[in-house]
Formats: sequence, C-alpha cells, structure tokens
Amino acid sequence: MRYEQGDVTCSTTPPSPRGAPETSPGSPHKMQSSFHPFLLQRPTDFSVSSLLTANAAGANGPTGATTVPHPAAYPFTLSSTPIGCYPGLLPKLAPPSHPYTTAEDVVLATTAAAHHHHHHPGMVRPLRPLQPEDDGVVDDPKVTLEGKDLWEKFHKLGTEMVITKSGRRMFPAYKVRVMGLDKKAKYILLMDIVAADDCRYKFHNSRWMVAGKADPEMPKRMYIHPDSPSTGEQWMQKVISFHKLKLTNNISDKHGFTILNSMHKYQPRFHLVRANDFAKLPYSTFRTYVFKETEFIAVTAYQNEKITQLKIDNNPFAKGFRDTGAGKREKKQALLAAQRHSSEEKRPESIRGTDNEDEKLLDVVGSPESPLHSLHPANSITAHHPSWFTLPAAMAAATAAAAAAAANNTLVAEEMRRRFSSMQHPFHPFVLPPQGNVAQHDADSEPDSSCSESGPGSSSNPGCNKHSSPSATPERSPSAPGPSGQHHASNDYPSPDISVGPPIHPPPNLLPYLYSPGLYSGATNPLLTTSSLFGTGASAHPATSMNPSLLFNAQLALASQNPFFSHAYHVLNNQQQQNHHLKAAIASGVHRFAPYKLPLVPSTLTNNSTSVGSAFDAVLPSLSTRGSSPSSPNVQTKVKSPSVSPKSDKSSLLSPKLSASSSTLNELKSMEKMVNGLKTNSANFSNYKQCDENSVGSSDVNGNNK
DNA sequence: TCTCACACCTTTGAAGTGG
DNA sequence: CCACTTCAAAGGTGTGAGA
Repeated sequence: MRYEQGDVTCSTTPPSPRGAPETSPGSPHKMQSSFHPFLLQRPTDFSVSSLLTANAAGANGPTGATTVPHPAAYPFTLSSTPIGCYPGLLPKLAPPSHPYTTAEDVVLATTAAAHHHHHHPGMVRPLRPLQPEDDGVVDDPKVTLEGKDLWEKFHKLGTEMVITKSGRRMFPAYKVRVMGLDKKAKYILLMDIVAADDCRYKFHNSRWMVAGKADPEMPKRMYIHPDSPSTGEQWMQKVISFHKLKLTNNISDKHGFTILNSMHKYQPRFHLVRANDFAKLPYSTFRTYVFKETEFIAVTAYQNEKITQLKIDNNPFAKGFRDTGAGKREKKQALLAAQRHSSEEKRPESIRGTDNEDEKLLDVVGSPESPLHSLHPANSITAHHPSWFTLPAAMAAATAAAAAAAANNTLVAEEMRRRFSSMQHPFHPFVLPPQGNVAQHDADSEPDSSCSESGPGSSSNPGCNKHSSPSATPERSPSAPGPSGQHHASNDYPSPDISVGPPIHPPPNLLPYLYSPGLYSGATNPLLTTSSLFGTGASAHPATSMNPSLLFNAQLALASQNPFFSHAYHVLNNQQQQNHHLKAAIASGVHRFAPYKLPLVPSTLTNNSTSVGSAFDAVLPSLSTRGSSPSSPNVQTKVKSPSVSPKSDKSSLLSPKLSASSSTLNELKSMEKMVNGLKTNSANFSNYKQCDENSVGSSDVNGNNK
C-alpha cells in the first residue's frame, strides 16, 4: 500500500454522530455495536412448523445445538413462545405494492397479530427476547470479498455509486464468501452502508476533494440478505450477494432502500450474526466485516469518466454503451479519439504529456509522497457502529406469518412467507448514540484469520473526520505489506476489517411507544431519522403522520436509549458472566456487554491491516493534521493499552476518562432528551415485562426448518 | 447538482413446444 | 411430466438535455 506509518494521524475528533468504527487487534475491527430489537422472523425457506416455533428455535437451536435458556440473564423476558407476546394472525396478506417491505407492513402485521390473539392492541410489541448464542456453537467465520479485483479497480479510481430517486443498485455488487461457519447453526447475514467520514466531496480537476462538512446524515437502514436465516452450510455453499440492495437519495423513500447523501463517502459493511431467527437478532453478537475497497462516493451523476468507463466495461446492463456497441458513447468516444489524435499531431511533445495529467492526478492520490496521504485517519478509532438497526417490515410480517402458522392458519403463513421471500428487507432508521454501541473490547476475541486485513481508508482532516474506517490501525507502508502479505496472503482475498458487535437488551416497551401518539406529534416529516432524534436532523419534531414503520424504528432507537435498559443490560451482563456458555463465547471472541454502559474497555489495536490504494486517498484537504495531530504512536502501532489514543473517537467511547469530550457530551444530551421523551411512556414497560414473564417457558420446539 | 426521458441491454418468468 | 426454447415484460444501465 501506499500508506506510511508516519502519515497516519489520529483524529482528535470526538465520536461523530455518525459513529465510528471501533477497532481491535489484528485487523479485525471489533466494534461493539448495539443493535436494536425488532423481532420478526423471516420465514423464507422455512417450514410452517419452523415458523410456529421460531422462538422456540431460539431456545433450542434448529440444529439440535443445545441452547439452554438462561432466564436469569434476561431480567425482562424469557418466554420461549413466539406467540406468547407476539401473537396473532397476519394482517396483510395482499402482496405489497412494491417489492420492498415497509415498516408500515410490520406495524400492521404486528397490530393484526395482536388483535388476533386478543392482546391489548397497544401492547403490540416484538417477540420476547430470546436467548442468544448460548448454544455452545463455536465457529470461526472467514469472510472474503467476491470480485475483489474489480472492487480494487474501482477503488483505485475512486469508486462512485449512482444514487437515484427510484433507487439504484450498486456496481460492483457487494458479494462475499463466507467460510468457517458452523454447518448446522443458523446465521443471519446483513449489510449496511455507513458514512465514511464527516465530509462532503466535490470532483475537481479530476480528483475528489473535500468540499466541506457533511450534510446531515440520512436515515440508516440495514439490509438483510433474503436467504436469512440459513445454516452455515448453506451460506458457505454459495456466494452471498447483496446485489438487490438499492441506493437512493430520496429521504422520503418508502421502499426500504438505503438512503445516502450525494457527494458523500460511504463504507458498506457486512454483518454476520449467528441467530436462529430474527427475533434473536437484536440480542446476538454481530460480526462486522469491512472491506475497505468497497468504499465509495455517492453521486447522482458520474463525475469521473474512468469510473463510468469501468462500469460500462463490467456491468452487463451497460453493454449498450460499450465501444463495441452502437450507443452514443461509441460515437462520442470516436469523436474524442479523433479530436485527440488531431490535436496531438499539432502539439509538441512536452505538451502532449497532458493527456496523462488526469492519470497523474488520479494516481497520485495513492502516492505515499502525496501530502494528502498523511491525512489518513486510520487511527481515528472513532466508534463506528451500526448505530441503527431498523425493523424490517418483512420480518414483522414474517413473525406474523409464524403467528398465523401457530394459529393453524397455514394459508396465511404461506402467503406471508411467499410475500416476503423475495423482497428486500428494509430496515428503518434510528440511530443510537455512539456510546451505546461501544462497549467492551477484547483484543483476542476475534480470530485474526478472518479479519487480518483491510486497511484504513482515507484520511482525516480538520472538519472532516474519518470514522467509518473500522481500522484503528496505522497505514501500512507501500512497501511493507501486512502480515498476510499483499492483500491476499492467507486467503485469496484479504480479510476484511471485522468487529464484533454486542447484543443489546431489548427495550421491553418498544411497541407501546410506537403507539404513543404524544411522543411524535407536531411534525410533518415522515421520516424520523436518527439525525432528528439526535438533533442533527432537519426535523426536530416527529410527525404524527410519520410512517408507522419509521416511527417504529425511531421508537426502537429511543427505547434503546432508556437508562433503564442500560441498567438491565448491565445486570444481564454480570449475570452472563456466570454462564459457562457465555464464557465459552467470550473465549471464542464473542462478547456480550451492556451496549450503553460506560466505561468501556478499549480494544487492542494492531497494525496488520492493508489498504487498497484508492483515489480517495487524495480527497483530503490540504490541511494535514499530521503534524499537530495528537495521533498516538500507540495507535499507530500495535497497541494493547486501554488508553489507546487520547484523540481517538473510539477511545473516548471506550474510556470513561475520555467520555468528557464535547461530542460525547452532546450525545449524552441527545440521549437525555430522548430519555425524557421516553419517561412518559415508561409505564408501558411494566406491562411488557409482565407479558413476557407470563410467556416464559411456554415453548419448546425446534428449528427443523427447510 | 440533480432529475428526467431515452435507447440499449440483461434478466426474469410465463407460454409454448417436443420428447 | 419434464426439459428446453421462445417471447415479452420488467427492470438495470449510462446519456444528455434541461432545470
């Protein structure tokens, strides 16, 4: 790579609202991510019986894995009956008007389900928390990026992804191959796209440059692979493609597409979660993998002609624009070629080199000599986390399908399964404060083998902090490939940055919140974005007309911020320490922790990541923070100290001593606001708890699916 | 910077055909 | 009944004009 250690700087920027990746030793970037509860099942490829016992499966793995529920670990609920607190028949059977489920579907489904079981409508809520991962399953996931070569080609030029109002697919498609899974255990695979930094970019003089502070972040949505959940064996048999994920710049999008800001840099992430069903998702450990080469800048129209050409050359849908085709481009290129030819004949040799000017501009970006290079904030361990975890309507409907199945309504169940088997699973936005996502860290928790690479991406600069780069590791010298060699040492592909996210305790009264009219009144913004929730959005007041699904997610976010839950999680955490299963999990690198608990244990940082040279390296502002940067040498090299870097966003999250950063304070304030808003609904919690308790031990079954 | 209509292309699935 | 082919519709592309 072209990064020099000395060029690496640590961002002093406090945890960005957008979150930042937490890194851990050995390339894997373990970030304690908090995810929020939403409890739906996706029945795809699952038998009705499995649907009936979805939750039960959570207790007793479908594979026969012995998963002993530990009620003590879950102070709130532990029913094994999916129907217990999430009863019902399906509400909507008619196919959605669009291939993407909306949260509205979820709400409707859950509402109907509740009605069907004569539960208090207002008490509609997700399935009770399930016992996650105490299954004794030991796996060692290794994830490789498919089409890495192509991704690198784009990355070197500065990948651009077109976003449109109607939604646009990514190209190259995000595909991964997973190995090392437990063959019989079930996994849920997801991906999301997070802001790579706090910058807005512009394409000037054939290169990307920082053009200021980023616009308010768009609502976050997570995409669940349609085949989820499937067994490890099934996942390992094929290439896992997320090609159906669509990008949009339409903030009002109701399809569940991933909403991005144009001219902003993003980093796709892959999440691997071992869970039998969606209901367990929020409480399961997320293994997050980040492939630096998949970083891109969202655009409404291509800026770099080379990117355009690369797309045309490789995307079958764009064949019509290839040179061999008869498209307009051919004519244009022919014309350009002719012009170039004629002009070259007239120009002296010294000037003719100008043709390569663009090349240089682009190529230089990755040059170690470039001053811009020094800005790379690989060490900017800003706590990057999936700070959002939205509830896919598909999952809600799926859960409803399970409920329907439970009610012997096979037709309904089948319908629901059919309906959601082929759609994208949109999640709706809501974001948690960084604190909530960063908890403990275990340097040895993640196998290096699966996450040995993936280098830091771009750089940081004043007013523009790189944070999505999960890498807390220093840049690798161009001449000094990482431990695993040039990109592909142990594997054909470099391992991604990986992080292990924590499960969080479920806010028991999520749905009750959802139906609290007073909570979201007065606004007209249909989207209650996380931004708005945290005061960074345009809308400070949720709308009464808000899409129920979005509202739901917002509720989840809010609920998750409730100190009460944090405390519960803390208790849970302690209790779990007693559990030998948990210990085993910890030993294997999987940790649970209280998502919102501070202080946090910093992770060990290692410098074994590699980075794919990218044009993005040049998008940094001329003002380098290198010299003055508090960048800690400890961060630049392998670090196993909790003190990490004082300027690290991540460190600020991990260490109580650093929690006093301004940004952290702001986030705390935001949390306080949300909590205040939740107080009015806190009474609902007791109801929820009671319900869960009533349903404890009411189920069994297995996950004989498929 | 963004949106839109457009031509060109692939993908998908239903319908048709033959063994 | 199955496998294969054909066909049309749906939908994924980048383009370029216009806002």
